[in-house]
Amino acid sequence: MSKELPSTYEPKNVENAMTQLWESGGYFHAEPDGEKTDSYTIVIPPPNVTAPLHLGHALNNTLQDILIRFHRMRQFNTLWMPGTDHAGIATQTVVEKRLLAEQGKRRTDFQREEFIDHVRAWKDEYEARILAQLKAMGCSCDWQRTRFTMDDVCAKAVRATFFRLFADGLIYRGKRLVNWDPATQTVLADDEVEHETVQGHFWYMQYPLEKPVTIAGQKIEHITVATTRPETMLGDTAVAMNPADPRAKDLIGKKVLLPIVGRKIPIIGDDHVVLPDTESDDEKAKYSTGFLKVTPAHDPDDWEIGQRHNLPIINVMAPDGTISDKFGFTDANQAEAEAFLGMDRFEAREAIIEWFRQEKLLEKVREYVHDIGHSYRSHVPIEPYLSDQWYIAVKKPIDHLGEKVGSGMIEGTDVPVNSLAGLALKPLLDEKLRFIPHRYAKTYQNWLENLRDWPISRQLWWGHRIPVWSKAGTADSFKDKFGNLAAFKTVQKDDGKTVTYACIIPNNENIEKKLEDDGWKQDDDVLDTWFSSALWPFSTLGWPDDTPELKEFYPGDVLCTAREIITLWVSRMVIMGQYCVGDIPFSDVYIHAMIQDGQGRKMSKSLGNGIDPLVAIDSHGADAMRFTLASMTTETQDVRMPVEQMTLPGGRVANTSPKFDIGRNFCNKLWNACRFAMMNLHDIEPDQFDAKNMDITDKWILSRLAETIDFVTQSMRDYKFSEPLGYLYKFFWNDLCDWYLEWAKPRMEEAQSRATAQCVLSFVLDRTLLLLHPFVPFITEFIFQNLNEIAPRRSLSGIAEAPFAKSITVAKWPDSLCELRNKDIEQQIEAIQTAIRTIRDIRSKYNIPPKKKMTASANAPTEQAKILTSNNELICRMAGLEQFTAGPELEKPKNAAASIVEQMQLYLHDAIDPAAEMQRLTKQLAEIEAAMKPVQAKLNNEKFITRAKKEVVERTRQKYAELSEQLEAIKKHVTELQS
RNA sequence: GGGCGAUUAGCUCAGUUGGCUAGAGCGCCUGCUUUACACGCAGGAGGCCACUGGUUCAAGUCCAGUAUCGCCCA
Repeated sequence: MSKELPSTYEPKNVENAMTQLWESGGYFHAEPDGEKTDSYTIVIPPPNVTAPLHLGHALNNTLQDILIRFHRMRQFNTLWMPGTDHAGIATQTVVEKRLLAEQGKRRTDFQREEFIDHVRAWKDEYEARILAQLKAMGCSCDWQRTRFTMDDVCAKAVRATFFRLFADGLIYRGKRLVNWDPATQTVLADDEVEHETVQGHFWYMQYPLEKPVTIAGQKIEHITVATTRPETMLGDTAVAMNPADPRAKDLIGKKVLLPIVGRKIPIIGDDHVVLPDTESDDEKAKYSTGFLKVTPAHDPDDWEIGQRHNLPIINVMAPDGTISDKFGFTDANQAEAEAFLGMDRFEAREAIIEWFRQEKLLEKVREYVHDIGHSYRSHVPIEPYLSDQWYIAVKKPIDHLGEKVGSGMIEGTDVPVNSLAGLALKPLLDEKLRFIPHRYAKTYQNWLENLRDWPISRQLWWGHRIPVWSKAGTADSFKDKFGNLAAFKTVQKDDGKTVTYACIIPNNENIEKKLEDDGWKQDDDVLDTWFSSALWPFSTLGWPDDTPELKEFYPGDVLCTAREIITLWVSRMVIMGQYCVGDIPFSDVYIHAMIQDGQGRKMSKSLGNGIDPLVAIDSHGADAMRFTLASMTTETQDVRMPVEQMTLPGGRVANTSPKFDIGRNFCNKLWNACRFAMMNLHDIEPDQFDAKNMDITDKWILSRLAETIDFVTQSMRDYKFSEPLGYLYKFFWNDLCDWYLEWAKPRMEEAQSRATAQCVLSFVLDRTLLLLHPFVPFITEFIFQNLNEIAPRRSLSGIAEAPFAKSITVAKWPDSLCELRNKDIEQQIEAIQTAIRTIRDIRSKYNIPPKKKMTASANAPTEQAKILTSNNELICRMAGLEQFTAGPELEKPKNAAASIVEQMQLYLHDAIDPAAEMQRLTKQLAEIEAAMKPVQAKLNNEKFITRAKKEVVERTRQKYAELSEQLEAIKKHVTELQS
């Protein structure tokens, strides 16, 4: 380490050197020490290996690192568990796209294993990139423990959990309408569906009645249904109308002849149908015909109606969204219907409309704006699709948990206490699980209360393969063979045949083999990604094995994430933590803001308005990026980050943000202030320090520091980020640099004051670096290392300790110095600063050259005058004066410019410019008069005097008196000037 | 459709339990090569706190409504 800081701050050099130092020092590794109470754990929300990290991740991980470094310095046994998520559908999709683009091959052109190898190669590439990004940001993760959701340790946890759920009867196979993505051909969970508003149409189509009906003397030959999805009519199995409809008694029970198909379908009565009402404000009622086509296989509402009326379910589509007669559409035998087979669903829509138009059965078309679910991955519209899937029963009571958590419903809900949903809901209601900011608790609660069974199978190749083997028949001969190592379940399928499912405890490949040898077949599908993500807080610690890590670091302390993750993840982590380990995985959930661009839009690839953290690091430095991100983190839910293109050092042009200037400027200032300080610390002699030799500025900066330590410590414990940083910014820049250092400069010149100033400066610098370290780790460590070389001992003997540490990462967080707080000294310095500012103001207004030495005096109350006089060198130094005096009865000298502030009148001697003086005084007069108005109004208001708090009234009176005095003084000066 | 949030200086944001003349950074204007820092120093200008009504002695702050924007969930 060099003895003096390089003259310019080069973030890259600092970052590289410190990354090395940290790696070789092993400071981020945590080992169980058997003491649970002093552990602090965060598991990283594992980033998807689909793509490199974006700025949202940078924010997310910066905040986690701040919490982690803060607690590590507070001497907790601190573990930040890193890793990545395999992100099933997302990763498989990008790899499929890549293979198609590069090799012109589709997934199905490969063997399953072959294809997975390709995905694994992608994963290896991106995992490495992501981990490198995290390191570049300064994340102090325990890299030795890095996990991946599909590695062996995590896979074992997945198998163990699945087995447990299976054995508890919580996993079942069901035929339901699912959210089907025809593009990726897999099912999606409800929360993987994005609702988008689209401009669509309502098509009014006529269905002929089997026999005409006469209602109120009017012969009716057809009824009209309105739909946004004409193509599904091929699968209609009824037409529904509201029983309250006046026409109902004549129509319910009659039949219509479904056009194209020729299927005879009944008219049924169901409350779900909206009654037509042309007067209504409700669009649905206003434009309703009163008849609803019912397609149970292609619409969730229709599915419900179908269930209520026992309607046939006719699926007219293949999994790829084309019209097909292979999946239930068995009566597609008329030529007219056959013509639509093989068409894509949107193509079929157009064709069917055209058919109705030709047949004069299309009554009208109306524009209609409505919401349609889209796949969050492929962005194509979701097809409600009938399919066999594995489900987890989330509201089913789990008998053996009854003893521990009780039974019955959670009050005001239909959620049993001992169900999976209940396990997650109860801790919130019991206030064991806390959201910060608190408002997000509602999102969590709402979601759990309305939770539906969780479909967990995905028709993918990339993921944890479902550990279920099946075979036709009851398999009685196998059921008792493997004891607790296997669980069996025999069910009867729709076609009446019997099938038995078997689930095996992990690490029993021999049993799996026996089953397979006997003709059992493993399920082809994989588990929903969230299944393994939900286990992350404990799978990473070795669960289901009872590891020392699990004992020490579970439950963790906080999950730090964005709000869209609350339902996807947080809730599932709590469910599984409770169910598997018997405790919630964290007590706090910190939800941070979402980063938008300068126009309030979400950052996205398609808009091209994203910022790569590595680019920000190149353009401004990692510390600068972290500083800016943390300084923007308040409790608001969105933050805006103007995006601008910039040319990077290497010549590349990329998106970054001028916002990062804030952090860069700060780091530069920090660097230079420390450089200056260290230029003056070579001959520091800590043993020479004697508190009695401290001057007012020493006591003042220590008092300011003491307050800063307390404020920063407390606000960080409260998950504040912008607040402590703002406070540190002010302390460091305004107090330390602008005032203390400037006052210290002349003191450094004189032997007797130099020693004390050196000691105080080194101590204050040491504490400041520690306080800043969680926010800007690289630069603070670099300077700390240099400081260790130049001034290894920085305690102020007798008053404050600064224990030595070989790395700032493990240095002890500053203790409170509340005994060094000194309000009196702070007030004195404030008065001195006010005097200086006032004189500077006059100088500036009069265009007095900065170097011209002036004389000034002040009229001030006795006490204050004493303070000003006894510290006149401080004032002279900073206001460019050669002489300064103050007294209670001082008169304004002739030819002096005057200014009034608080109880002081400042006179700058021999500054003659009557015009400028008049202008200034007049302005000040107006300001004071304006200020007096509301004060006077209050005091004239009797109700204020009687009803406001005594202190407030007293304060207002004082204010009035003070302002009156100021007013008088100014008036006097004005008169003098005029004469 | 349900929920949440935002609206304060040209821009990005603070503003505690209502109470001194509403703050910061950037940008802008003026002046400074004060040998730590021009990524800097000193000074300055700039605000019907979205709108309407209410509660109160007192509202940027509390309540109700309106408008605009955004997010989450269905």
